[in-house]
Amino acid sequence: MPEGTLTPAQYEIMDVVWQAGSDGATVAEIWHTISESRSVARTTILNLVDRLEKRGWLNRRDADGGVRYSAAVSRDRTSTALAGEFVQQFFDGSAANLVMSLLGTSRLNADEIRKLRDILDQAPARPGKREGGRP
Amino acid sequence: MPEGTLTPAQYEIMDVVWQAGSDGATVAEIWHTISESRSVARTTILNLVDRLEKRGWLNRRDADGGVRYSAAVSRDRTSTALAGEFVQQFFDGSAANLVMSLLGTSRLNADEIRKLRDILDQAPARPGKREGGRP
DNA sequence: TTCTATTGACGACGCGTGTCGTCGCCTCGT
DNA sequence: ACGAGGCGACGACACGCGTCGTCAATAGAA
Repeated sequence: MPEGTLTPAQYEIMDVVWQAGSDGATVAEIWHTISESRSVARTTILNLVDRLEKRGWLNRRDADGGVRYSAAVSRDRTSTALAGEFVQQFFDGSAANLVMSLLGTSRLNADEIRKLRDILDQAPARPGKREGGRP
Repeated sequence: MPEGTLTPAQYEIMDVVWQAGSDGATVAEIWHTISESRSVARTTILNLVDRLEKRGWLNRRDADGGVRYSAAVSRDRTSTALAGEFVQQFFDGSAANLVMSLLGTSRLNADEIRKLRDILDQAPARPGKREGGRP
């Protein structure tokens, strides 16, 4: 639902919430998790979470032991949407172009190439449009 | 050389400059091009270009008929770098994951899949680490 | 009950960004 | 020679974002 790109700090929050699963996480939990990698004030996290919730990225839920926030959009959906926009913007909408660009960089080694080939082999060659949807 | 991600407005500028090739473009040209898609003041473009130059994204060159700006980094290099960061951030550094995520979306249709296969077939299965460097 | 610590809400500051206006300089036509 | 218009430099303003401090409320300990 919410559009616009996530900034690094916002993504950092979403990351923790996503990891927490559908139960969500409290601000304190998010704060502690993030504090393991960098030093930040509690109110900073609080504010970030607050704005994220106001924009529809997080769902607020009152539960025992404080307010819990859960992700409004799954990480998969977000990544896919972002990937789509990204590929559109920088690679003319062609994922093949992206892969081509990544060839020759260390990012795409032999192992990755093999994985990719496997994926494509399993992909619907002539797509009957997989309906993977959750009803 | 310059790091940090390009904002949409900045990318809009770079896009025009990249299109202009190695000769670069004047601010007036950039302005006119961008004005075709949206309305913006001349000084806005000027300022954007100015800041971009100060950060090393654009090279300034005095030529006949005014100052010309050319891209300091090629579009390919930029795209590749961005793609790397992007894949790192959202797909654990695995391009295969990205492609997998794109599967099932309209972004990756049968045609794209075939293109991808061709690319991978031509790719060095076991690369002796191509030294693509320009001596 | 009273004190203390935790939690959430809110405001504030600094900075980068997009947007624009104004100024000074140069050039060209008359 | 002189005025007008184009061009670049610079400053200003609003806004979002990351960051934090302070305040009120609430819950737990004394």
